[in-house]
Amino acid sequence: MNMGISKTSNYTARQLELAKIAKALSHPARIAIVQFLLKKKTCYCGDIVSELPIVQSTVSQHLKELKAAGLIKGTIAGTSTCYCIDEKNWKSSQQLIAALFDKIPAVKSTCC
Amino acid sequence: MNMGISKTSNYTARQLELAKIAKALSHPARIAIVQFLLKKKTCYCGDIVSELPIVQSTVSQHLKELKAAGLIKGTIAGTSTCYCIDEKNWKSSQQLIAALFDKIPAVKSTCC
DNA sequence: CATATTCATCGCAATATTACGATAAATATT
DNA sequence: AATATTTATCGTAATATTGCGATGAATATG
Repeated sequence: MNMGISKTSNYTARQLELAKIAKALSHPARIAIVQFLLKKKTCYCGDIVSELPIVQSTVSQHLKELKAAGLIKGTIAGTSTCYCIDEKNWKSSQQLIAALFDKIPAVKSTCC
Repeated sequence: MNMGISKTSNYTARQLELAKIAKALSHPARIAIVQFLLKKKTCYCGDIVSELPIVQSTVSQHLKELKAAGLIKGTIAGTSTCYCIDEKNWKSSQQLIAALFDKIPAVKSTCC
């Protein structure tokens, strides 16, 4: 049907950005990857592969998505690629998300 | 192929929970919905429908997903349903996410 | 130069997501 | 009781995601 109509313009830039970040983190493998990168500071794709229960090509795909969302960076180093958290974007993402979650109402809801 | 193997057990409960929250927020419509609920405190499905560029059945589906993830609650009130943020789960989600984002390394990465 | 290593990409299959319209279910209104 | 209102669910179509193996591309090593 017409499911594919991405009504992108109907949402604010902030909403789209938040959804993009959330989507990047919406798979446990990608959560595991960023946690690993946060712990290790930098590492190669192979290090992640040996850490996760999925094969190399799938890990590479997940890395691509995290990179597309801006959460991580990758630089080629010889035959391998060194990945790390994109600290600048990580911080701005942190703030965007924090701003959303901070808006919890002081007043209790009347119905639920 | 064998794509559907959900290797759930290979990830920690925390990783799975984080991914679940992120997934619930991975669509701009659902971001818009929670923002609306945060602002309005409580409201009916119809209020959300008239706020968003999508039809009622789709909004209902998004609400179902947010509810399944535990981020919102809904109570039936006559013919309509009153939705609101699940404050308890909202706060615990906030903490889980904050804990992830707080782990930004003090040391700069050497490669990227 | 030949081979090895490492990662990205392609091709494909299975499943999930998203959207809509139609309809059901439940309560409210006349 | 009949009709209206409101939301949930069903059915279906289009597209996206996830996974794997195979292969390509690039640099490193022998």
